Amino acid sequence: MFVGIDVSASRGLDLCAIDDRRRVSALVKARDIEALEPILRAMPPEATFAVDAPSGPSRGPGERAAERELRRLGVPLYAAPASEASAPAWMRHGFAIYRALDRAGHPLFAGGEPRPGVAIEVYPHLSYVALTGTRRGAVPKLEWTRAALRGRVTGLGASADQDALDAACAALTAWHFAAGRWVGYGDPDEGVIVAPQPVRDLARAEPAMPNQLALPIETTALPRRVVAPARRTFADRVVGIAAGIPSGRVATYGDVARWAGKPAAARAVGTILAARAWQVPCHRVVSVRGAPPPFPTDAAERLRGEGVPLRDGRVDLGACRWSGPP
DNA sequence: TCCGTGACGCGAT
DNA sequence: GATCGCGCCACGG
Repeated sequence: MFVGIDVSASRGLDLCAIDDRRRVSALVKARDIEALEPILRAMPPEATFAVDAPSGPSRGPGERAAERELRRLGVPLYAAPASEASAPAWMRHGFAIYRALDRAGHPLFAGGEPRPGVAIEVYPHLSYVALTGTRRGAVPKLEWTRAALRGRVTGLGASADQDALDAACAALTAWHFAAGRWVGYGDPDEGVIVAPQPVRDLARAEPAMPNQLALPIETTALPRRVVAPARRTFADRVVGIAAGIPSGRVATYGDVARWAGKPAAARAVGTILAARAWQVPCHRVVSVRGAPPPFPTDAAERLRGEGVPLRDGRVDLGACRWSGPP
């Protein structure tokens, strides 16, 4: 039995249990942890639990290693604060669930050999990406997640809402964990985030596919961890994307950062382009306000020559913003 | 390893 | 709108 729990402060707790053939055997909404605890106690001792919430506060001053690793992989997520008191309500509910699970004989997995009956921390969004090898893109979330679970979990029913799907995704991640097809991110001392083994094509999907997790994934000894990207760096991807901007179109620094897998790295895109200006038509990367870059100094002329309309020295983003790599 | 530095972006004023 | 403050993040010394 594999049990996923989705945590929300306002919408309650969703629990989904699947059997070893990944069929849904229970789908429960619990108002609060008091309502959930008897259900947890009724589960078999060998059941594996997966909870969509941090297992505890961060130990150090900054974010946890797991959050740092995933952010570097372009999968940003909630950051557990340094103390429980400063955590948002849904996180405190999550902490309480781990404690309830521990009381029920399901301790938190903290590295080492996986064994039945433990609780693991999961992040459904990461699991969806790992399972499908794609990012959501413009697809509505409900549709994307339902498609990701189709064929992988049966018996969900068409009426399952987003919270139920996320609980099912957590349960599926627990199934992968028990089957040995999983990766872990982070430091066992402060919490490991478990995800299904990413599909093999992820590393090959590079470069510049905005809907791909375009980073190499590799598993090693326990706890299985992602190792540093070995092939293409962020800077390489930025250059590849910038080089692909068609004549007559522009992209913003933020666009390029997003397509390169790091939505918050717009500033770094500027740094990278400045250093490699000779490699790419970097005059086609402009600020979100439409301002052309300072170099080359004739960027505005070049853009005009390519048919990009400029007004008051700024390009009309609405007219010529590139929609991204195919 | 650590720290300062930007061709950024966003929300507040 | 314009400007400012602050968070962001890859790089290089």
